[in-house]
Amino acid sequence: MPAIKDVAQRAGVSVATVSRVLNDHPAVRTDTRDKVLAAVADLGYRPNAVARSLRTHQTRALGLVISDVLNPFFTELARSVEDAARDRGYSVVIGNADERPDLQDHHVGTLVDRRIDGLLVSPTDGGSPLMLDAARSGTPMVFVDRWIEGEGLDEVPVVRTDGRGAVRDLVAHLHALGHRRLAIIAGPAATTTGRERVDAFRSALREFGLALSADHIGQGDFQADSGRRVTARFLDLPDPPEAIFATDNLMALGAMDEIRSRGLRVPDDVALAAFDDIPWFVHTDPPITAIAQPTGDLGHAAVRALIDRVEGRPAASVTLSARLVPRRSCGEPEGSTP
Amino acid sequence: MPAIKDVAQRAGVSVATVSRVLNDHPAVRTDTRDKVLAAVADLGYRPNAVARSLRTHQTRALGLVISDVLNPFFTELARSVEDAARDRGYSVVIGNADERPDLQDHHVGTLVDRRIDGLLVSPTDGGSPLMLDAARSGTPMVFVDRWIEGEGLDEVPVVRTDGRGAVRDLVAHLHALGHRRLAIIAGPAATTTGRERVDAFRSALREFGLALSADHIGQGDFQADSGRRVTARFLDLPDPPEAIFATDNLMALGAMDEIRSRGLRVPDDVALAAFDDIPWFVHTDPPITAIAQPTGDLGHAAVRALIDRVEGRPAASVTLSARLVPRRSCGEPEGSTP
DNA sequence: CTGAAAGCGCTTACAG
DNA sequence: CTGAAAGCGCTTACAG
Repeated sequence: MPAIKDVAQRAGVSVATVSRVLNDHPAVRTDTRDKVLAAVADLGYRPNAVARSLRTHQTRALGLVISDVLNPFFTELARSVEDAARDRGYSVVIGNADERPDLQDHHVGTLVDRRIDGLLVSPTDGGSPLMLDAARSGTPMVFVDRWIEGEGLDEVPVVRTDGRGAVRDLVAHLHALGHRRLAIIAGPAATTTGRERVDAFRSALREFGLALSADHIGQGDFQADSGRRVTARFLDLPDPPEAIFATDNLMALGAMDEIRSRGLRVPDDVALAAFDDIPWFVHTDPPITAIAQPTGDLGHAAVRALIDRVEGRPAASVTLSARLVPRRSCGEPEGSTP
Repeated sequence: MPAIKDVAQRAGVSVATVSRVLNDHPAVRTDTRDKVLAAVADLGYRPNAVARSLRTHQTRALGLVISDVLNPFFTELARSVEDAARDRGYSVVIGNADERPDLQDHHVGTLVDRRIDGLLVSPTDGGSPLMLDAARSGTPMVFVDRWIEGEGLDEVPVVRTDGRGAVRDLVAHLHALGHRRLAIIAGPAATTTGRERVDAFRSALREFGLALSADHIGQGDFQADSGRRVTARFLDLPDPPEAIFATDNLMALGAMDEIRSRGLRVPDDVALAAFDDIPWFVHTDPPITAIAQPTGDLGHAAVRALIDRVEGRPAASVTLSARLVPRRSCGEPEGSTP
């Protein structure tokens, strides 16, 4: 692999000059620029980004630590983040925490070691040591989707979706369809989204004069297996819930698995709704009522905020909102008179 | 962010010594090692991987260029690749080509510029210039899932799934259920998997004495929209097919969208099968018959082969096989007597 | 067992 | 407009 000195030699100039033409420095004579460019092309030279980074103290790379790549919500988020970053000349390095705090810390560590210019995190837990260090030591950072609070974290912008309104709409929808015994498959209490969705659900129930009994709150971890397990517990109850709200799409998948394995039917035996909408929800049996986040906007806003920080501009938090997409999994939609 | 000289200073030793303890060099006295480690801990020092890479000519990072992150098959592949790489002390940088040759080339370019130790590629097209350069200039490379042929590419191992047997099983299954007019939504002819699946389908049809008429081959691009479009064409035919085989899961999604929008039913009006199995296929209406790849094994084998090349060992190609998972989307399974 | 020094491949003041 | 030189933060022969 040719280095800059090979180009310099072939073009008959110094490496400084080669560097200048590569970096579009204005003070280069046209003919020497042409000579250099010809040499670059001849050799198929590509600047070594590692060396450049060491010298300039910037990598033009952003780190993204997400909770679970296999969750379509995060895949879509990752994709929109990459698109937005690329548009602005940055590449992104993804770390998949798989909902495990230790893995999250591992990725934050390697990302920081590789000196990414900024870090986008959707924290799995209450805050792993390396992440706190990174934030405090001044690594530009932005939280997406989920966030954590703590000393030295006040400056970290949060780009997220507020799901409260949509959850309230969901409860109203369930109530209108006659459901009274409602249950929720919660995400980890260590995550903000985990807590928010339960809180919002509980408040909405209260608003409708309903109570959320302790055995109608199941503790999940945002992964399919936990959805299965919690649903099994619900269905074994003497008075099983009439409707189950899975607070993410993977737990909804687990819930469907469990319901189906018992030969029960949605919504006749149990209604089901999910947080996060995915294309397949249109084609499931029955189509699943879901709360949709503006995922693309979320990714773009997060990248914008992070790059603002990286480039020394102030960045503000952004809160978008989710919306209810009613389908048939909770019963016949209001509009349809039989 | 502290550098190695800060650690040296605090520990009262030279940077060489610090470097030695960091790299587990045996020739270091225990007490000086302890002093250094204490200084490292005090300062929260983390070695700069950029500097280390420049010096050692290795990044301990692998590049993975996949065709489409939003395709669950590739997401799962990426995940297994990352797991396998991490187990062996490598991290992986993913580039999403989004089935676009230009984007693929962009990612190969940045990855090579960042001097990843090896490249895993699932090529989108017939071979973009930068990828050919990389292979020829000796960047360790392995093709996963899809591959390309060309000058200088003979040395590149291919880790893939042979779907021919499973496609033949699918055709047998469709034939047994009485379907005769079979159609296929093909992937891009520039991809090996695109061609293989059509070839295998055609051969199997021949084996059963069936012909594949030209208007029963629809050209897709492995994305949902094309599945929709091709299915629309099929259904507009004077003699629409009795069964449609979508050669990936996203095109199957598009096909379902189109079928549903016309108020038609699967499998009564059209049978449907897909290449690549995903968890949601169990819950669609009806559950979808699919061809499942051993995705995890594929990722692991690919990483093993690539790291072998990176570390100077010989690496061989690996071919795994896919299997048919019959569900209800093609008609009642053989076993069930009404 | 430890240190001084060279060098990885760039960029960028500083001179001219 | 161009070049010589320093330096980014490491690692690793080479001496001792």
